[in-house]
Amino acid sequence: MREYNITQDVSDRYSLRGRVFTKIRDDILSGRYKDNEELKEARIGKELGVSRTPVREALRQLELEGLVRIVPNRGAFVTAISAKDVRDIYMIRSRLEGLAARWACEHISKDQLETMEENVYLAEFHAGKGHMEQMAELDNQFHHTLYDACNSKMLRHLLIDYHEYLLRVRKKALSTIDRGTASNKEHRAIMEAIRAGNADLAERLASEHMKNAYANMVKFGLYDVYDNTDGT
Amino acid sequence: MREYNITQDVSDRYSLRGRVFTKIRDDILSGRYKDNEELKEARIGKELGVSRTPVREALRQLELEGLVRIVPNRGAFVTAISAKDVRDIYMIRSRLEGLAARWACEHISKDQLETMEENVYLAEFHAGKGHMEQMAELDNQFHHTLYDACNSKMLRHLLIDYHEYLLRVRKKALSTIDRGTASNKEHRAIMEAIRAGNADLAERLASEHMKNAYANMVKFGLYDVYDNTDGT
DNA sequence: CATGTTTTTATTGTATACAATTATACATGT
DNA sequence: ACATGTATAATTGTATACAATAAAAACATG
Repeated sequence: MREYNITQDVSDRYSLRGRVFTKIRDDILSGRYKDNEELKEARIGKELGVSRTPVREALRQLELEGLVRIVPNRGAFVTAISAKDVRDIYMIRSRLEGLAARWACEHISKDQLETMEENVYLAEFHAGKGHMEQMAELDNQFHHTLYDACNSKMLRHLLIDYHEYLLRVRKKALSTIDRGTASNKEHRAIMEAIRAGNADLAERLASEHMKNAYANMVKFGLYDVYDNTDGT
Repeated sequence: MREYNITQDVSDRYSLRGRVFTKIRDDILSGRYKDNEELKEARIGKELGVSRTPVREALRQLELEGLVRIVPNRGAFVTAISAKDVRDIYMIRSRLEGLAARWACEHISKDQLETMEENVYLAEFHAGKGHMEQMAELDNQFHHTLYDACNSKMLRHLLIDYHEYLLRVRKKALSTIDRGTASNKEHRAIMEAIRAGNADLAERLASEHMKNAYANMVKFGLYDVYDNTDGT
């Protein structure tokens, strides 16, 4: 049987539904829509030049993502992401990245480990040169490799979701050289713990790594999130 | 503004889409459909006496839940849940319940704490009498109270998803009196750690609690999962 | 003027029609 | 026999029509 790309997930960018889904999600995450704003199928369809059908499907999916709340027979309403939500996601990710690192200790393949090593070495080079785009890309790759290496469909799915989520919210992750270098040192330590099969250490390091990433983001105010100081 | 029940989430049981969604999900989780089986919109619609539209929407949602894989222009295919997936979910939950307990230490309200205490006392009573249905219900309630008390929309959403997921997969959670009693003792310990505001302890206890629940389930073979010994 | 009731309008929910895409069956040439 | 091309059928993707529901407006009544 043919194999299809699991990573692609929902956002098949070439169907109308996929494009509508992505568009609405980005509009919500970028703050174009306010919290609790009503999303009318007809208006969005007209705006994007499509019929209501793909819009409806996209809205139903966004509900599952938690970005939209659907009230039967009434409509779809934006559930915006707050600064607190971002913080929560980072803390959730810190636990789950830790778990992924733990599992990777047992399940990582030779190829995956090599990919990680290569990543860390390359990142060191680019950090020295101040190549920020490459650093960001390598950071993504490192984490994706970890998600693959943990050998868990469920955990991988979850982590990729959150990872993409945050990519859209924050402006630039590793935009300071300092953090880029520090981050890569942490990557190296995680990799080495995995290589050594030290699950407890790997979990702890990966968890700390995520907390540090959050602390850095806060320190430099690197996020787009409009402050809904809601008492959710 | 009127408040709508967040817990209800997607499965508004009174729209066709909601019912179709629930039906297909249950059919997948109960093993009626085999792994990789194709789910044709027309057939399902005919079987349930509805048109393709609500079926399509339901399938798109199930894709987000990870139970269905949609290949553009080809169709929807079942992604069955394996015994390993169940194990993974328990481990993921162990981390996240721990986090919920940690956050509950800071955010739990007087009412919620009281609800928990009541729950634990009641469960003790029913455990003594061997009332298994009540025990199961109280177990659900305890965890839901914890999810509310952690004061995180994101974490709550995630944990409820997994909780429901597992409810459908396993036959009976607390079906042995022994586990019921032990489980409730753990609930009490978690509650007391939260009351004392001891975040580290609460996180550790809640995490252990979930691991124990899993160990018990395995010990008694209490799950429906058909063994797809797939090398995912 | 406030309040309750009816009518109208707007919007979502579902079914269906048609277009686009993919799979299948069969023929043809090598 | 096997690969390749072509016609046909099956299936999904999208648009639209109509039904059900809820909101808004208009109206009546005390």
